[in-house]
Amino acid sequence: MRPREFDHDNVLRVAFDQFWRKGVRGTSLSDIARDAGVQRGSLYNAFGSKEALFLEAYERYAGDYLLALQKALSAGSLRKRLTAFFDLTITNFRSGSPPRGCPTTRGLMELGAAEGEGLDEDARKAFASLVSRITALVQDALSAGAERGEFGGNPAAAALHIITVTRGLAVLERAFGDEPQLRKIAAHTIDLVLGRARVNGQ
Amino acid sequence: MRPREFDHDNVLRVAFDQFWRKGVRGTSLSDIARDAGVQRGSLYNAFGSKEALFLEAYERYAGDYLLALQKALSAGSLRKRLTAFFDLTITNFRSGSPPRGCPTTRGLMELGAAEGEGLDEDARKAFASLVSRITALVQDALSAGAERGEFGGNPAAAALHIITVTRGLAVLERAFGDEPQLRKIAAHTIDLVLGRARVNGQ
DNA sequence: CCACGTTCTTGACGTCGTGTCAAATATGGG
DNA sequence: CCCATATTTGACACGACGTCAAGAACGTGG
Repeated sequence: MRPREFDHDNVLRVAFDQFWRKGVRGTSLSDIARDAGVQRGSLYNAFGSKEALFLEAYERYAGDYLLALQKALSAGSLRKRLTAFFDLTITNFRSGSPPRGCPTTRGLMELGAAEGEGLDEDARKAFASLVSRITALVQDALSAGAERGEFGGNPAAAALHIITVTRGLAVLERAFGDEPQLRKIAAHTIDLVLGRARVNGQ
Repeated sequence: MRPREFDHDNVLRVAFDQFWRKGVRGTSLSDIARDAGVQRGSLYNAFGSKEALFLEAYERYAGDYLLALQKALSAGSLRKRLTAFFDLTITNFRSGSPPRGCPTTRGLMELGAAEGEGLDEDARKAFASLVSRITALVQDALSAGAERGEFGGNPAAAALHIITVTRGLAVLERAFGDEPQLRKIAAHTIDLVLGRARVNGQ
C-alpha cells in the first residue's frame, strides 16, 4: 500500500473553491490539479471523475452550511430566526468578489440537467437532499412558532414557500446582483408569511 | 455577395431546441450543425460564437414567451390572471420529455457566471431584461387589481415577490420534478399575495 | 531483513469541442 | 462579362476529459 502524497481534504477545499467561482463545467481538472499541487491523474485515481469530485466537495460544503442554518434558526423569536435564516442565505451567495452565487442552485441547474447521464442523477439527489433538509429546518422553526402563537398558518406549506423564495433569490442574484433588493424581497416574504405584509404597507 | 445557403430562422429553432434540452455548455456546435444541415464553420461565420448563437436564439424565444404571458395576464379577475400566469410558467418548464426546465433560469445560472468574460455579460443582460419585463407585466396586473379592489398591497413589492417565486419554482423543478407540488406552491403564493392564505387554511 | 503485492503516481494517448484561417466557391452590381 | 464581396469548406492549433500502462513507494509476511 503506497500512501497518498496529497491532502484529501485540501483537494476538496481547493476544488470546491474553483467550482463555486467558475461552475463545474467551467472548471478543468488541470486547474484544480495545479492549484492543489496534485497530478491530474491522481485526481482521477482518487475520485473517479470531475463530477464525483465535485459531489464529494459539495457534500462537505452542504454539511457545514446546514449546521450554520440550523444555528441561525434556533435563536429568539420566529421573526428573528427567519431574519437570521434569510440573512445567512443571502450573505452566503453574496460572498466572494465577484459574488459567487448559490452553489446549490448553480450546481443544480448545471448538473441536474434533463438528459440524465449517470452521475448527474447522484448530483441531483444530493441537491434535492439539501433543499429538503433546509425545508425541514424551516418547517420546525415555523411549527415551534405556531405553538408559541407567533404564526398561524400551515408550517409545511409556509416552509415550502420560503425555500422557494430562497431559490428564487439565488436566481435573481445572478440576474441583478442588487443585494439591497434581495434583502427587501426577503423582508417582504417574512412579513407575508407572518401575516403582516398588508399592515406594514411596503 | 454570395447568398446564404441555410435558413437563418431554422438554425435558431434547431439551436434553441438543443440548448433547451442539453444546456449551452452541454451542446456542441457540431450537434447543431448536423441537425440543421449546416457546416460548423458557417455557424461561426454567421453568429460569431456559440454564446452569440444562443443569445440570438434565446431572444427569439423570449419574445414569444413574453407575448404569451402578456396574454395570460389580461383575462378575468386578478386571481384568474395570476393563476393563468403561474400555469403558463409551470407548463413551460414542464414541457418536453424529459421536462426541459426553465430556459431563462438554466441559461442564467449557466452563463451569468461570476467570472464575466465578455459575452456572458450580454447574456446576463438579456436574462435580466426578460425577468424585468415579466415583473413589469405582473406589476401592471396587480396595479389594475388594486384599482378594482382585488388587491390591497404594494404592487411593486408583490410583483417582485411573485417573480422570485417563479424563479424558485424553476429551481425546485430541477430538484424534484414533482409538478403537483409546484402547482401547490404557486396556489399558496397567490393566496398569500391576495391575503387569503391564513383564511383558506392549507 | 528482504521480496512481493498493493496502491499511488506519472506521462502518453485518443477523442471531442472550440475557435481561426486560408483557399475555394458562388453571386450580383458595375 | 468580370470582379469585389460574402459564404462555404476543410485543415489546423489548442485545451479538456478520461484511459492506460509503466514506474515508484510503501508495509507486510516470510
